[in-house]
Amino acid sequence: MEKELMVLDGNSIVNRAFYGVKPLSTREGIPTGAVYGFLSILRPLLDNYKPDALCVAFDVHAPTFRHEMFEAYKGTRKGMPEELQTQMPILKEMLDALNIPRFELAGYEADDLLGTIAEKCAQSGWHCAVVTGDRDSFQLVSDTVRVLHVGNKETKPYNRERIIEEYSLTPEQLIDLKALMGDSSDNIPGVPGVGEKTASDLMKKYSSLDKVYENISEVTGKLKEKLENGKELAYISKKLAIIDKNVPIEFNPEDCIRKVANEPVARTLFYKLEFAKLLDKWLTVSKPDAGDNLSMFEAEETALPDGVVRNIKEIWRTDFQNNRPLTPCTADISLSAWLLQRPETDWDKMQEEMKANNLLPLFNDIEMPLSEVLASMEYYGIKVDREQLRVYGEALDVELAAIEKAVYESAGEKFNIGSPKQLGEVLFERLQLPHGKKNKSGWSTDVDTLNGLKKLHPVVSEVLKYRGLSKLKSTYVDGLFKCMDDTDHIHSTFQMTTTITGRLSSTDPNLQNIPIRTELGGQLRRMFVPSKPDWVLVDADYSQIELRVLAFIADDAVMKAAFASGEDIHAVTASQVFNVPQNEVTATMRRNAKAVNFGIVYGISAFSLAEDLGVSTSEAKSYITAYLEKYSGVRAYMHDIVAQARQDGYVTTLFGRRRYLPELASSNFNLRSFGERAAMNTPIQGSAADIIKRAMINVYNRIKAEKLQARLILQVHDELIIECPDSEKETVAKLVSEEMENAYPLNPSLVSEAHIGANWLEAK
DNA sequence: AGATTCACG
DNA sequence: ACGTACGTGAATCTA
Repeated sequence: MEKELMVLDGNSIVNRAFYGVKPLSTREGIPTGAVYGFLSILRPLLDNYKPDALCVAFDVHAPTFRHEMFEAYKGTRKGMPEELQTQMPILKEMLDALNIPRFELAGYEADDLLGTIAEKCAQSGWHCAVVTGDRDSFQLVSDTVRVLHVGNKETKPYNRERIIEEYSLTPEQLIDLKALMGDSSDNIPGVPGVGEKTASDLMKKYSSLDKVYENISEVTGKLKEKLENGKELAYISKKLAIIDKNVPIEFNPEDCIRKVANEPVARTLFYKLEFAKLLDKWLTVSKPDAGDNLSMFEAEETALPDGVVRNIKEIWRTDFQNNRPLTPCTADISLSAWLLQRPETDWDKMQEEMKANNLLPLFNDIEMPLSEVLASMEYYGIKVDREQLRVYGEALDVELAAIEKAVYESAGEKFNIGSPKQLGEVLFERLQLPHGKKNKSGWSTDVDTLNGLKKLHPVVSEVLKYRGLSKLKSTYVDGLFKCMDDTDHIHSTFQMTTTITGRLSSTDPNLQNIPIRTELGGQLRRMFVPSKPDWVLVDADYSQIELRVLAFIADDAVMKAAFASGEDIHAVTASQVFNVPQNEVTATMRRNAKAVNFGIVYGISAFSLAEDLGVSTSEAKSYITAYLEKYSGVRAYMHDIVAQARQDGYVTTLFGRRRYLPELASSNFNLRSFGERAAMNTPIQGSAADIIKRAMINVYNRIKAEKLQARLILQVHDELIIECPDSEKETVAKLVSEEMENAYPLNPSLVSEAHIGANWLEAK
């Protein structure tokens, strides 16, 4: 086996690191995020690829030979932000301490160093792995050189075959491709008017830049003109695009064979930067001596009892993973900062401020305990039936191919259906269909617009079908596959600090927007199954929680009575608004009343309600007026809450969560109106979020107290999903409904209903 | 990187 | 007279 040297494109990786991680700094305020991110990217690379040798190449800020050749080269590139610039010397110090050799040379770019290093490796009989975040280095790939491309989510290895698979071109051909298409980020001009698609087609057909021009007589029309005019630029571009493999440096891969770190120096630096968590992963001796200052560890996310901790949920999740007791912790600075809606600072300060703002109960009784609940939910994850999902995805593909064909036939030409721009051209120019709304880039082609055009041309329905199916395939089928682990589980991350109303959000993947509204989309929920045989899913959701919260905080007697009657709330509303007895409410009346109910919660306008219902603005206005006549408590609430918000500058939820509303003071009408709607909506949406969070904590604790095997695995705003052994299902269904209903003594009371099933769809 | 579109509550 | 409902996240195209 040949030995392999790993060389990092230092600037590219540090950039990824800087923009990829949250800004981090020591307690003294030295920014460290980029260095932290760099080490976090490098560690798994070393563990996964186990290179025999390692080094890093850096750009040096000086004009390169490319600038001399072409003035505009890299003209569009902005300099490094100061926050990053100050970290470069620290990063280099860190590399030196870790005994990782680094190379830099004025007048050459990192790419050229990478090329030269790769070349020298080849000459010495070594393999080389080039680690970079941009795709410029793909031309270096050969039988002995591979590129590890660091993306936002994963690092992908590219060998020759992979390049050919992705580009249908060899690594060498990528140079000519770039010569034709140019590269806006490097200001390589390319042939004006030739983009990626055309350049790629030309390369596939003629195989090289020279051949394109040799056979220029075969090319016709505008393209020929563009190529002829752009010939000189194409050849200049080629020279700019070629990576120099003969940079004058002394380099021998043997000199980069991995060495252990300079332990004392590195350790001091880790302490200085407060990288407590990384210490373990980089140095062999990690226990601090008795004389060490333990407080150095506090700023970072390490698990010390009650230190100032950031993102305790992550620590607890790893505690669950490692099957060890949870790290003691009673405070988390990221949560405090979020509740206070300002940047993280000294902890003690935030504690005091939370106290002053009456946020401590929210913090201590809801957010902190919830961190543990979410950590466990993330740890367990939810199981997906891989085989069923595959079959479903294949069916979508078959259908998509057929629809694609139908669209082309019906439209009379091939085009990219996924491109709103091209679709707009086909519909509104070639087919002369009437256009509706405009957006920033042209005429809108969204569902509402297309629905209006369905009757005018058969292609429209086909396009709508195509859109629907490709969404299911790419976002859900492909998206879920990407997130499945080797036991077919998906572990979403529940973000605690991203929303302004207090809701959770879910990422990587988002499990809070799995389709349900269409039949076909809803089938996806069949793929979500219990993790063990003889287990079931229990799904419980609140009935109309937001309207109930509204009735409560507005203290509206009529709406409370409506809920108390146990009747269908939308039907009751219809009877109120349209002034008919309940048994005379028609389906249309109910539908309209339902839309008004929703609209009220959002801070309604007659115009939008009209849009939604397809009635005139004046008709919509009459609904709203009638509604507010009947529900006079709601009317008073909407008025008072805006006045209060204007006075205080913020609104609060049931549990004192705040949203500041500077928009209310704006002189801009739109912004101010937005502020008013937010003032009306936030206490409703936010209080509902507070309530279900309490329910989650109580469900979690009761499951523990009753020693059940059941576990909470998902939350979708007004819905909780639990998995449990079949033998526990009745107990769990009762438990979860009870805890949801008792989470807060609301009037009208909270109602939750639980269902049991073999998958998510059945349990709904 | 920003815009567009669309999935959910 | 203004411009048009609250809160999210992901994939894709365009520049």
